[in-house]
Amino acid sequence: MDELQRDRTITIYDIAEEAGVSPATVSRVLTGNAHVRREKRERVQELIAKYNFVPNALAKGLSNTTTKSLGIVAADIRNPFYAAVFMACEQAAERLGYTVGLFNSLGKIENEEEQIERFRQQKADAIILLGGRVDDLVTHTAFAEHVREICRSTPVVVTGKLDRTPCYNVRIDASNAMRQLMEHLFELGHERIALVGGRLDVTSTYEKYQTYSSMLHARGIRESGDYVVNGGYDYQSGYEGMNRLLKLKARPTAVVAINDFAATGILRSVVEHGLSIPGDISVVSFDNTYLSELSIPKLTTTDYDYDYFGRMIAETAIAAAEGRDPAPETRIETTLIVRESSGPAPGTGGHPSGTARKQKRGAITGA
Amino acid sequence: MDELQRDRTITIYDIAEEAGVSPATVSRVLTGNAHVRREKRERVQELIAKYNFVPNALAKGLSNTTTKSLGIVAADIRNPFYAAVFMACEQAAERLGYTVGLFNSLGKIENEEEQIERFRQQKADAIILLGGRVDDLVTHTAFAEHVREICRSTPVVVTGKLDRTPCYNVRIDASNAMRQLMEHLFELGHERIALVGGRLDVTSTYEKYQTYSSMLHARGIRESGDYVVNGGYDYQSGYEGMNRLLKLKARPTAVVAINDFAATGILRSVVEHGLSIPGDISVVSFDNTYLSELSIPKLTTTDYDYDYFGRMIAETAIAAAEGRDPAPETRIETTLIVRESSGPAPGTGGHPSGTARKQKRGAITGA
DNA sequence: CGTTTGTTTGTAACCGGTTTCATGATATCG
DNA sequence: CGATATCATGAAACCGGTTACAAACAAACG
Repeated sequence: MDELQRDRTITIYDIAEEAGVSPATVSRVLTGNAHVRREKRERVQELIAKYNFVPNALAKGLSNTTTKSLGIVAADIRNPFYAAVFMACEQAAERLGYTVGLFNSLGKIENEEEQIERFRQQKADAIILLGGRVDDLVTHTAFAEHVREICRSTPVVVTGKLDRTPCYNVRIDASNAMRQLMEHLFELGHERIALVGGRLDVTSTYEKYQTYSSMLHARGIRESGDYVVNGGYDYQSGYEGMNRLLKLKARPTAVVAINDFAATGILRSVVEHGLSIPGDISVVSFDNTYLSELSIPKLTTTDYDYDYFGRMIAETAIAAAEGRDPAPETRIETTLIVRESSGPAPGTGGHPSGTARKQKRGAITGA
Repeated sequence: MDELQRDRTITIYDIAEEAGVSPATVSRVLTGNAHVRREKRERVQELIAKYNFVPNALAKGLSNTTTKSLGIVAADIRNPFYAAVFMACEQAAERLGYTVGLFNSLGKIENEEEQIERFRQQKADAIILLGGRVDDLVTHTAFAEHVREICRSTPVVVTGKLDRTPCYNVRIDASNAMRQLMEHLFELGHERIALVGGRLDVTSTYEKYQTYSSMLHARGIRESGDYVVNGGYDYQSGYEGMNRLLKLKARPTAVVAINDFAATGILRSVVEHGLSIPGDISVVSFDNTYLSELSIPKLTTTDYDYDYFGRMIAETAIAAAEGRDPAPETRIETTLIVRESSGPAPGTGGHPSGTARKQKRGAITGA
């Protein structure tokens, strides 16, 4: 780093002076929303190119009321689900001429509040909350209060459900996703179906559980408390949850994982117990992140059209920011993707049962 | 959304008026870098709390020369490697009082340039390029030229190698990482070692290849062109590359994947060929993303201390932004993490060879 | 040719902070 | 007690854009 000397920033005043026009005229050329005599316009444009001039977005934002930027607070961008949503969201925003700021809250509520505050200072035109505390059913009163406060100055879009706040809402139809998985399992003859991972105080998880429960009932299957193993949303939760399930006398023949992460933990547990998937146990999950393609066997899971999801979030935020009046609630449809991790329940149909049955390519077996 | 009515933004002038002081005094209270009589200070602070006032960061940035923000352009945040680096980087920046903006270039050079331009407009105090085109050995002349241009106004930190530009550089010691993997494989008795994935025009990949090559030579092992299968950095590349390798008469006993993603593709290919890992083939890779813990078997890989990595990037950027003069180049050390995917070369040592040997828990076998 | 309409342009105010400068009030010191 | 240093504060300029307003000018019309 020899010459740390940075260039002096150049402004419309510099351009104006050299072009022999007023700053207002340069501004008119930049925004393009007023007439400027062709000759002058071209002179200005030449100078802009010559000096590689870029208008100062701060000044612009200060003068206009809008910054064309969105603030996004994500729970954890390392989670491929959020990464995919964020990405789609960012790309959509970008197409609409908006930039995004990102902050990872790591699920800590102080972080979320602090960062929301930051975005407010930065005059983000809207704020987007991806997962995190907004998802809590029993919303911290203080947090909801804070969000409500923010809403008074800036539109807020959440992917969870934040009751009693004027937030816009774009979310997965979790209930329907669960329905699809359950129907799939029913068709394969499963009745002993477990649910692994997730906390019931998170809205989407609660919705999933509700549907799980009611569908079992509708089929006349007794719901066993042992089969619902709550926990977190990570590998470890899946792994430990499944270990617990495999200690049961009547172990389940199918497991619904709360997400792909948990599913991979479940896979691990099953393999370590010397069982086969889907020969002995079927595993299905939510989200269709790339984990479901990478794991062995590939996971049966529910997909969401992330591009659409992200686009709806961004468009809702931007519409609200621009004073148009977007739908307060948008539900994202889900699609069942059947891969290798689900198969007929052992002992049903014409298949040789259990580990002995012919395996699909890529099915895995314990040692 | 009943009452879309947003609050009027309140300013230091409002505060000043109600407190019966001048705006300058309010500003002094805010910045805290000048004396204000205690009585007035408290009055102002009360009002700030009362109105939930936050200073407008745009005005602040316009007035100061700094915005306390960093612009980060990542190749693809969905890649867990970048996600981890970004995250660490963001957290470190946050601790130092900086915010980050993020943009995914998807490796497209136009996107990168456009976004860099955006950050320049937004007066980001520094710009960080994570992967992407900066990694190209044969740097596009036009792109380098553009970056050089940016450097004239804003510090730029890159994780690749961008020759002939005044960029700061923080990167993995790829060469050493490869050395560790190779030594590990040598110790296990492997000689027929393949390299799968990656493009040689990417600096880090080139460095890895160089080390691979020279270490084989040093051991007196003839390097076979068949064993170097370049491609991309994803699952597919690993899968296809491995399929190709398994068609060889003398197939390798160990494979070095260019990253964890590629490794999972390799795993898949091996399993589909009915071979066992590490019984028949050892697989090792780079990055130690969570994929290496999730996959079955768990991957032997090289770790980087992401927190440190991210911190160095952020600190370098911020130091440069603040006119201190950080080291122009920082290398991140690597650590070998041995897990389940690597084992003794078949036919060596006292182990029963090949698929017949006793397998570790969690080792996988094809059908 | 006077009037009307429409185009061009510059001046100046404004967005919301920070900071220099000048001034007045206090405190410290020989 | 007067001189000097320190504290406290407001007025005003500045950061770099946008835009309302007014004025100058040209073209079109009857």
